[in-house]
Amino acid sequence: MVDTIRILLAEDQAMVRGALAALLTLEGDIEIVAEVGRGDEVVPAALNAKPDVALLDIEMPGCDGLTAATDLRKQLPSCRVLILTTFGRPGYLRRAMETGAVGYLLKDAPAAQLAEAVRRAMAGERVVDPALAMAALSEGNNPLTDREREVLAAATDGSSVAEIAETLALSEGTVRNYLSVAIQKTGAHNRIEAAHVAQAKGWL
Amino acid sequence: MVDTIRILLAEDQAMVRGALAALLTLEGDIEIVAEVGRGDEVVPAALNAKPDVALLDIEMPGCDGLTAATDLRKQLPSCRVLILTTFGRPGYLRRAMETGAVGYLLKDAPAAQLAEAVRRAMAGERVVDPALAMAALSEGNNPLTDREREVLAAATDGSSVAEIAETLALSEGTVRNYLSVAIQKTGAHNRIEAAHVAQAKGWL
DNA sequence: AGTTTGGGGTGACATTTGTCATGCTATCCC
DNA sequence: GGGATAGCATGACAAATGTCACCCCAAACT
Repeated sequence: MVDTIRILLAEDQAMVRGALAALLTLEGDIEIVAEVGRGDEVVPAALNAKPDVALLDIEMPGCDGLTAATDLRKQLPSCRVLILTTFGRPGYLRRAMETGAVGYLLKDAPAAQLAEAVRRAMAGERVVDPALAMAALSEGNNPLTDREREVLAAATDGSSVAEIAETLALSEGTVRNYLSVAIQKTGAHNRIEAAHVAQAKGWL
Repeated sequence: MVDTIRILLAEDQAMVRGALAALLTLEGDIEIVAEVGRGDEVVPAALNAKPDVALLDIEMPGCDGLTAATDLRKQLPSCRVLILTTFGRPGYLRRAMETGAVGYLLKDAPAAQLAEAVRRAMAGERVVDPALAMAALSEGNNPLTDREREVLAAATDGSSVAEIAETLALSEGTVRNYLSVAIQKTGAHNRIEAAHVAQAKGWL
């Protein structure tokens, strides 16, 4: 028997994780050597199981998949990282590439593409949806400064300016100012629309 | 060979759909007879394939899974409906039960539970997570009136009062009033928080 | 050194938002 | 019929929000 491809699977929804494992196990040349449901379990599990490819969701409890990917690249450089996510947000893709991930897959893509992507990653190829790659390039970089992002993120749940100012230790005027700038940079009319736009582009 | 359980699978993310299909197909007594990726394809596909059990996601393009479940119950009463979703929102569960669904599964649950749930649904049992059922009961009904829901839903994307008033053909004062009531009923401090609370409880 | 640039920070002012008192209609219940 | 209840609708008023002109400081040119 030829070498099987050893995979670590990180995905927070247990049923989806199990289903993906079933899907990959159907392929003869692929073997799941570790399964985790939290971002902060990725690196320990990987150091233990020594996978060839790590398949990471982005939105997970513990820590997000992009952060996990960064750590994983440092601690186990031999392991290729594939991001598998619901969100085709250009900002996510950009950050994924910056972490050294070799591929970025959408859960919207056909199931057959998954095993295919794993094999291509193993062969040293990059695996990115062309349309999404174009979008990421045409979009330019995240125009929000750190402070602006922080403030906008704190505003998404409907917090008042006073509450945001409290948690970030700023004056209310300052918070309003950052929100105002964020609103302009996103082309929105108020903080909520701004937060939605920023979310959609992966700027938060 | 004993009768296999014939399943229709409705889930919008193709990769997840394929993975779930793989998972169920591993069970000897289960057979996927139809797969769809949109809510409005559920009934046509079911009429064609005559499944024993329909496994429906809630959030899908076309029409949502709960609406699809209602139609399906009417047009093919022999088919048991199982809802499979990410969201443990009490309001969703309540509505699911009102449509005549026999079960409500969370994607957070272990993968092994899926085939189990299908068999129990086939045997005429109801399949609901006990903790979630309790939450749904203790929560009481959706306190929002139709108008309040409409207005709150229109506010989620950050629309201004003027825009909402425009689209719903109301005066601005009226829109403000509904929002105010919705804010009180949800126990929130502003429309955004209200929208989040309502979302979380499945009231929208 | 001088100057331009960009991020961080602030308070004053007009606009928008949330609350409240009020009126109208339909329905349910003696 | 008369009264109570509930949803829909509106405008007036106080509070929160968004915009603007402005200051400070550090890094990057010239």
